Amino acid sequence: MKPHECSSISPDMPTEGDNAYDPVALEARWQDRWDRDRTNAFTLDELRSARNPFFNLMMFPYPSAEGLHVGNIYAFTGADVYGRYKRMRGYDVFEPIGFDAFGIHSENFALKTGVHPTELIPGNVANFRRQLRRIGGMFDWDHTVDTTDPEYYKWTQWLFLQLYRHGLAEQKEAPVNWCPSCMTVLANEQVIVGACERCGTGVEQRFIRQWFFRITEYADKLLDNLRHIDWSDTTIKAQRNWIGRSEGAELHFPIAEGSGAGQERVTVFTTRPDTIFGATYVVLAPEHPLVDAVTSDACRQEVEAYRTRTGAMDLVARKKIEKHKTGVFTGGHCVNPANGERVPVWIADYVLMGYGTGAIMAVPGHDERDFDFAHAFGLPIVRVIAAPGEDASTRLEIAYEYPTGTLVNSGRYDGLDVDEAKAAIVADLEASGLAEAKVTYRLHDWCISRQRYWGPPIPIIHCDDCGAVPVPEEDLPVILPYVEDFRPDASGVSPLSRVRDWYEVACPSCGGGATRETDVSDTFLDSAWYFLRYPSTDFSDRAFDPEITRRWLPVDCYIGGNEHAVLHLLYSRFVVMALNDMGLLDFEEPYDRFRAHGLIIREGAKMSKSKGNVIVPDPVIERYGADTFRLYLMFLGPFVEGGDYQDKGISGPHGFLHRLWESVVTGEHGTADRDDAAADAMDQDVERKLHQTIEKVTEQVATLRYNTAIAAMMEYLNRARAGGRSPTHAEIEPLVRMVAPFAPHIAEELWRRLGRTGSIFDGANWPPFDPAKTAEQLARVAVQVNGRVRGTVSVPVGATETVVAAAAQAEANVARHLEGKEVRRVVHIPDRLLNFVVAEPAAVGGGH
RNA sequence: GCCGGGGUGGUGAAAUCGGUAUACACAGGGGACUUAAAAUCCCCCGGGAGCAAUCCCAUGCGGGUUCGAGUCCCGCCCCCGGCACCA
Repeated sequence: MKPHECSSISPDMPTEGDNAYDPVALEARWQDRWDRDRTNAFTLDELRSARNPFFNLMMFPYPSAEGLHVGNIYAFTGADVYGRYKRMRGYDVFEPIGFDAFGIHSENFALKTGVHPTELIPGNVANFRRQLRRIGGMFDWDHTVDTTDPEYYKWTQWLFLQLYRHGLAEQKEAPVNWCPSCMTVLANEQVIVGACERCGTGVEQRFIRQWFFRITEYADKLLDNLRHIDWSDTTIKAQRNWIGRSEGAELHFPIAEGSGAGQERVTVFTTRPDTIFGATYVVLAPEHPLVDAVTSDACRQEVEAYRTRTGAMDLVARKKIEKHKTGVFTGGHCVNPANGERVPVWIADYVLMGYGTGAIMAVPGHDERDFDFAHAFGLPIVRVIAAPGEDASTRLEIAYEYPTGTLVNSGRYDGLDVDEAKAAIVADLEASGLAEAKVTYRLHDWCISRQRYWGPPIPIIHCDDCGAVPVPEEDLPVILPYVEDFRPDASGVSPLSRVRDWYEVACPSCGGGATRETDVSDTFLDSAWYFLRYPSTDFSDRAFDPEITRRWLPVDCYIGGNEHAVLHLLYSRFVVMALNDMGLLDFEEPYDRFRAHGLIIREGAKMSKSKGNVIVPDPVIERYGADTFRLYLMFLGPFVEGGDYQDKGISGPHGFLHRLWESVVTGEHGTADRDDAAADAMDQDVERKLHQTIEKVTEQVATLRYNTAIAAMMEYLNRARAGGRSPTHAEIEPLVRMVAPFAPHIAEELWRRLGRTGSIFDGANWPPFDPAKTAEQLARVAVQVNGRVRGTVSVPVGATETVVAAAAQAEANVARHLEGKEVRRVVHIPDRLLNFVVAEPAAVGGGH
């Protein structure tokens, strides 16, 4: 470009005197320089005026005491490579990072070590900042977020109030895992086989009033939008399954006897109304409100015992562990609305109160769970669907669950196929008030209440006269008070309610005595909107600035782990949809593009603290440098699939960077070599390889196939140095540019030593390629005889079948295989392959 | 059990609109340069047979489609991740 504009190296940026590659010193120097020059930071004006904004987001980490995990580094590096690539394509890339520092882990850690989270978190954050800086991420340190900072959670609380105001937050009774010994609520992960992980006491279910967000209102939109957002397939599938829309019908089974007879009816949800003639019994969840009404006196004692037993079970065991079917007969019966038959009513814990209506019609002939249950308790099994070749009397060895077939044993519906029958049966029952077509979702409302200490207080005040009153926005934040010992005590009340002057407060509505909500909110709420905050951290009077938000959002690219495929991603989509409906955002989806990265393992095994096989990043960086570490992480497998970190493998990428350094610094052309025409007269083969490499790397980096992009760069450098030759300036400079996203420090240094000034990341410095120069003159065509390779021929690109065939037949080995055979057919794939399909010649009578 | 993703050399892995399987790298072996070491450069490296040319076998297993299958179809086995007995 302007080679002579400035060829001197600034005095505060000394070039290494001995020309040795010293990554540790070099990286520290460039990190200082990036800070000093504000290379990666935006001012408010720059955010306002960016011409080509690109919001490159990665999932912010939880700042643990152990320091940055390689899993984090892997994810951040992959995202950073992409951000740097986009920057080199001319985008204004905003790449912020923050800290998701509330939550159960800090609380547990505090209980174990006695260090209060308030004291613990700043040190952890400082250590994370140091490590994040050290790996060479392009982070804008002027726009970070810490969810535990009142300046941040003020707006988390504000968000709660907006949702509340629009009817999307409500209180409902819901079960929690309760440890009677610790007197505290446990998360599912704290329950180990039905017992409290800390004290081993059996866990109970308790029902308490909690705050929920009505995410189910958005179920259809959350599902429908999946059709047009650019996300990893696996993530879309996970969300689709999680939302779990199912179309079916609610059917009513009138109670036949007992106290409820005549007035009450059991309503079941089914996706298979066509199988109703096979419904030989009904099962209620043990908690179902009609259990009392159907239960006969003779059975009451046993029913009560069973209910107590399931009630004592924790939520995890109830949902996961139970394999063999248990249940008891209530003594009551319902009437099957299709055929008027009396069917027995059972209760069983495989029916969950939280899904559908909490009651099912059991069709053992066509549902495996019902089949198992019927077998265990000797209940009748009737076939009502027949596959081709079967009829009404074909024996059912296992439940026939296929979604197609013809109805049998179903009265006047016999002979209809499954889909016709569904519609006909629902329509007929609907006419007599015994059914309604219905859609249900697996998704439930989002419970955001946490009966804990380390989280943002939910901004609600409870008043005896006015009920739940939102804290006025001007009173935000509701500061989380410092509680020295936040452990639950014998009183059983929340730790926050023990802070009298915080807990007791005047009602904002009537001024009377009132108390604060003592639940704090779920950490998923903190992370459901953090990306909105990043570009607006310069504002303390609004959560996100409308103008800045219009310019920078939605997020252009989001990279993160698939462990958040469902909850975090779904919750943040919900929050954005709700804010959009409130008119506070003008888009419906937070992330235009999402890519899930893979997991890394070490030497074939999962890393864990207990196995002592975690990779500690600092020593690796000290030995090889961050550039090598980054390059190796991106090389060891496809980014979206993860890979196996083998300690010895790092020497490959390290050697590559060494050779690259050497090619620029101590090669024949050294730093003094400028754009000199003679020196740059490029070897034709090397030049072709260069353009092919740029083409390949450009395509692969853009699609996150980093491992093969790196392999292509290695191949190119090998070619350019083959036989001990020294690459010219023109041969090596484009490689420095391509390496830059992966190894930014060495790239900056080599860029400078190649005579450039300024940062390689300032400006659209990604190398272009010339398609005309990628073209090969000759093609190596494989020659097959009957599909087996018998030789290869070199022919001009685009050679016709005739030309290739002639060349092929001239090959001795090919000729040998064709000899005495009759060529029946020739398959020619230009520039790739020629296949002679041959056979023994038809006997013409000559013989011997 | 269900859902999702995978099984390719000694190892991490390439190659998927069906077209020369094993790119790149690690480990291993041999050589050049060097007083030596490091670094660098060159050569070999799936299995079997053969002096060689060459041939046969090989992408988890068994079938199938095709001129041709790691890739597509059917039926299995194993590993990893997630979860919700979802009616």
